[in-house]
Order: sequence, then structure tokens, then C-alpha cells
Amino acid sequence: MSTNASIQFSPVPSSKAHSHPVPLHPLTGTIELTGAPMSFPRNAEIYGENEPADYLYKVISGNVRTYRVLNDGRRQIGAFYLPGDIFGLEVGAEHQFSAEAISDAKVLVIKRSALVGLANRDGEVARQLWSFTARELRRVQDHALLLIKSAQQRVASFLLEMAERAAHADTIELPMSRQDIADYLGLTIETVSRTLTQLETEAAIALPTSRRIVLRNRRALNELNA
Amino acid sequence: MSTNASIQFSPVPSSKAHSHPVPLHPLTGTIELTGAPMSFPRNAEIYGENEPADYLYKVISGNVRTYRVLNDGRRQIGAFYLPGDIFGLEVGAEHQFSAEAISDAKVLVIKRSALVGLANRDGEVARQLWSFTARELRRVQDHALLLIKSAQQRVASFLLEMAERAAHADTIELPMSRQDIADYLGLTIETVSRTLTQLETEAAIALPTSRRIVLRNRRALNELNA
DNA sequence: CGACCATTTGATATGGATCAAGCGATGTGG
DNA sequence: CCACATCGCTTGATCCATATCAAATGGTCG
Repeated sequence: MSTNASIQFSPVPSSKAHSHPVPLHPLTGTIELTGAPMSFPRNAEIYGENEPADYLYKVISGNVRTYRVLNDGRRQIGAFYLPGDIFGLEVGAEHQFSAEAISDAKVLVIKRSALVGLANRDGEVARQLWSFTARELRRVQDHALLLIKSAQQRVASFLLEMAERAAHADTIELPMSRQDIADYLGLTIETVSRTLTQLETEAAIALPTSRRIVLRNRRALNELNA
Repeated sequence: MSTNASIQFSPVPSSKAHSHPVPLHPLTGTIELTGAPMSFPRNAEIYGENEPADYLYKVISGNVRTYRVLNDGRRQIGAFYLPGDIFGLEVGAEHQFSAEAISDAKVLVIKRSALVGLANRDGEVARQLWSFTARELRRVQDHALLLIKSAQQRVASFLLEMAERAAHADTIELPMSRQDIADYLGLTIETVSRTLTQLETEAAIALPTSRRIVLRNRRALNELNA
């Protein structure tokens, strides 16, 4: 046990999922688990809330949202997943959220049992499963903190988060609609839209198109971010 | 590996913390980790945000809150921990929240390294560390969902949560102040207070004293809970 | 009893929601 | 290639839930 392995999934040219992982990548020292690449059109469901969580997923291309719906019909988006991100890993038997493709997306589908089996034999893999869930926990904690902030603060936090994750430049290409953003931030589309124009007026951002956002004054956004 | 052990911490009569766990309790099949019992007076800090997370804790008596403070001075309470609950377990090096005793509290202090060391040798322990973090994740996900509900819904959810955890009857003895509740629900004390009186008016609850709450109509509360 | 702190209650303000209309981009059929 | 429908987004007008500011009440402890 105790390699410096990190959980890392790579697609296998042409195969269906099977449960015999190649233990270690010779160069990167990362575990390569096999999985079936699978494509989902825009808005297609990848899995539903309360469905058996027999698989987890890694985004290859496109984007994914997870969400829950309240009984009054409102939707809360739990997270956005970008290429390279892993989602849908559960400890319990069922998925806690539903998952949908935001744009046409390709994802790698991995059998959870394969990974858990590997973790039983390799303590380092076990530690990384734990570590992944802990990272997810921190993300949700930050999300909860976001939900008590003002609309300006929420939008600023969101833009900074997306800039850090998607672009590493100052121009963000948003894959999701205003409604998706609103449901992630706990606001309405109107408030998101108004807040963006307000930030534009204050010269904190520019909006060349509605889906493209340029961060013009990170300092100002960070001060909101708090 | 793979006992049916569950992580279970019991105080040891008179000892400081050391790192040699007794592997298995003969009767319950649960691992008994030693730890130092420690007392904290009301409002005392148990640990601070960003401090090294070398220890985790189990509540023996009293109650604990974890929280973060925004740069504008507002406080968000992340969780309340009741007797039997474990808190302060991190995967990373530092605590993500601060922890304080709500009432005079006794907690068992456990060295994380002891537990992690055990997990390296016993896959079942490793699985339970993971499982604990996953449970915490679900709790925070539910908390995030709560934060987009109306004041009535938040208060109702809170009461039902406390009833389930603390009492298993219909009378709850709240250990925390209105301010604590407000900071947990993302509301002001005034709104919490008004909402409680409103629920009392609607005969959903009774308030014999400000800290004692009787659930009179769970159905009504559950409908709010959504 | 009196001081202090937690809680409730009242009056008013306000940020964001809601309702409604306009606008711009994209796509479709004639 | 253009008229027009559609969809996503923005902007405007108004409303409302909760915050804020302020005062009264109640419970606890010296």
C-alpha cells in the first residue's frame, strides 16, 4: 500500500467497462481506471436522484450540473462540473442529486465496485476516495456560505470561482444559462441579470456577449467575495 | 481486514491521550479508541478555524457549535453537535470551522494520527472514515438546501431536525440561543422569534419556555419542511 | 431588589422576487 | 434571402418577505 497514486481516470480506446484496473500509470504514478466513454446530448439526464449509485463519472468534454428539486418546484443546483472533474461518487447506495449535461457532454463511466474493490487492497486508494469526498464537502460548505451573502457577493463569488476553474485568464466562457446560475446562487434570473449589468456599470466586468464575461477588476470582485 | 467494526470512541477512566488503540471491543465489535476527556465552559473555544487539525472530538455531554465568520462580521453556524456526535475530523491539515461549547461541555479528544494509522492497517476503519465524511457531506447538502427556503420552512426544518436528533419525543429542549439558531438558518433573531410565535399561533408548536418547544402538529411542520 | 442578558414585539426600510414587456440572437419555413 | 417564431436575456414597475432600528418584557443571578 501507500504508493503516491492519485485517482485518475483515462478513457480506454475501445472497450466496455470492466473491473480490472491497470494499477499504476508508469509515468504519472496515477491509477488508471477503465471506464466506458459515453455521450449525452444537451439537457440529457445522466442519472436521477435516488437511483442506485453503481457508477461514478468523469467529465471528458462538455459540462454537467447536479441538482435537486424542492416540492414547491424550485430547483437547487448543487454543482457545475467541468472537463476533468469527477462527479456522482457516493458512499451510500443512491445518488443524492440528479445529474444532467449542460451542453453536449462526453463522460467516462466508471464502476464504483471496481474502485471500492481496489481501495480494499490499496490503502492509498482508500485514502483518495476519502480525500475526494472531503474536497466535495469543502466545496459544499463554501456553497452554503455563499447562500447567505448578498446578490452582488454571490455573483462575484460565482464569477471568481468559474474564472479559477475554467479559464485561467480573465475571460470566462459560461456554459450554463442564467437560469442555471440563478438556481446555483439561490437567486432569480432577473436578479442575476441585473447584478451582472450593475457589475458592468461599475466597470468590474465586461459582457461582450451574454455568455462571455471579462473580469476587469478582480480586486473589486474579491472585496465583494469576502 | 473487514471486521464489522464501527468507529466508536469511549472515554478511558484516567489517562492522557496516547496513540495505541485497543483494536476491538469484545462485545460490541466496535473499535475503542482512547482519548482524553476534556471539559470546556460555555462559549469556550475548542479549536479555531485554520488551526492544525491534529485532533478530532466526540461530544460526551453538553453541546458544540461550529462556525465561520464573514469579513462583514456575520457568522454562519455550520452545525450543532449533540452528545454522541463526532466533530472536527478533517482530511486536510487544518480545521475549516471554529468550534465552541454552547453549554458547559465534556468532549473526548482523539488524536487523528492514531485513527489514520489504524485505517492504514484496517480497511474497514478506512471505509468508516470515508463514510463519516460522506455523512457530513449529506448533512451540509441538506443545510444548503435549507438556506434557499422561506423563514417558516427553515424554522420548521430546524425544529424537526432537532426533534429527531435530541428528543425522540415531541418536546425539545434547545441548548442554543436564538442568535445561534438565526446564524444556523441564515436569518435574524427577530425573524426566528417572530416565526416561532407565528407557528405557536398556528398551533403547530407550543413554547412553554423560550428554550423548550413542543411539537404539536408535525404534519403541518413537515408540509413546510418540503 | 436591581442589573443584565435573552427574547419578544412594534414600526419602518429595503433587497430581491414577481409580474410584465421589450430586445436581440438564432433558427425555420416560405 | 427575408419574414417571423422562438428562446434566452435584459429592463422596468411594483410588491413583499425579511432586515433593521427601537423599545418593551421577562428571566436569572448577584
